Amino acid sequence: MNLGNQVEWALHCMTVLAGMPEEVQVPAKVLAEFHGVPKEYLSKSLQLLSNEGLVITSLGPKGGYRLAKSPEQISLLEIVEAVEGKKKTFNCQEIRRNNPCSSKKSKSFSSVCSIAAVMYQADEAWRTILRKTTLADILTDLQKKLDPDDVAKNMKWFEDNIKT
Amino acid sequence: MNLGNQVEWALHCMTVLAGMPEEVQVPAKVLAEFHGVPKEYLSKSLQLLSNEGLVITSLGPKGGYRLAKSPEQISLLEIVEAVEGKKKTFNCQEIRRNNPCSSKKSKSFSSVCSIAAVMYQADEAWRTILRKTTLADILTDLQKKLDPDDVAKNMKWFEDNIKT
DNA sequence: ATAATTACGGATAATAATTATCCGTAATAG
DNA sequence: CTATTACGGATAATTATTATCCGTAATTAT
Repeated sequence: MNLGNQVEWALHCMTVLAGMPEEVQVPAKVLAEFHGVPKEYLSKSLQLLSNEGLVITSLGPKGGYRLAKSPEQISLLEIVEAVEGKKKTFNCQEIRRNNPCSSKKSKSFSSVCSIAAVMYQADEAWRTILRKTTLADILTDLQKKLDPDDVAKNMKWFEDNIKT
Repeated sequence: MNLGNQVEWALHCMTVLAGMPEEVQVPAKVLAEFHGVPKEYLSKSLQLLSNEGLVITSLGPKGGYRLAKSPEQISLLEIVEAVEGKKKTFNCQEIRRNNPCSSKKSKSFSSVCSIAAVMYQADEAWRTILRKTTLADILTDLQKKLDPDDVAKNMKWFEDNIKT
């Protein structure tokens, strides 16, 4: 079980956007170059974020991506689910019903499989952490960890690379 | 992100073994038929469980699998990790280091990536649920849900299908 | 001894998911 | 009118998952 790279990329992109002044639009090309990932493929993730209404896009020169909501209002779960989909991490195949000696419709099977129930509970615990963490939390944490010089250099780099 | 079917199969097999009298050895063939899954492939999972010391095996006619510990002592996490491996669900690629305008060894990167930290926290929350749930808990839950008639039929079926 | 049955592990193949690229379309700014 | 951008469809390459096959060694009963 492994989350795809797209999730990591999307989370980092959203963090970058969260750190930008509100009105700035960052094109996919710039986000890709900043993170050292392939632009075409990253675009797919960004489009998924757009589909889910987490970012606002605009076309043409000066176009690009910006957050659709404030960082406080965007949870990591929304981002992960936008890119990865909303399916549970455990996909119960109901193999208990393959049991050769009781009817598939036995009342033994009327409630959710005991094993699946625990797996769903674990899945939900995972989601709960992601749901209660917002981009604002990430920014706060980064502020403590990042070298202010690096932050300044980054902002300068974005200024230089975004058409205005 | 999705757990493989092998995990589901292994969990069900371990549950079956947990419900057996201690001395009974259940062959892979019987476990596969009971769950309606391919025997050869299921064997791979069972061997992983064996490698991790969760089951004891014996060869020859009358051979098969039985639990290596009591159901109270076997957590679902052990089973999941035996089959799925112990890698975290989030595989941080450290793309922050691809940043074109700060050294890869900047002190900004000395602590764990803020995003990865949350993902690891979520991963750990998932594992915590699985770690604290044992096969005994599953059995208890099943006892409430299963039709006693079905249980009796199942035990009969295993008696008939296990060489003694 | 011999035959039947079992776990085990290596090799291989088939299928599905992930990762990645390419290109045409529509919108927008200068 | 040109350059630039997001978007989505099509396709390909790579990797992971699912599955099968077979030889070996151990064990049981005949």
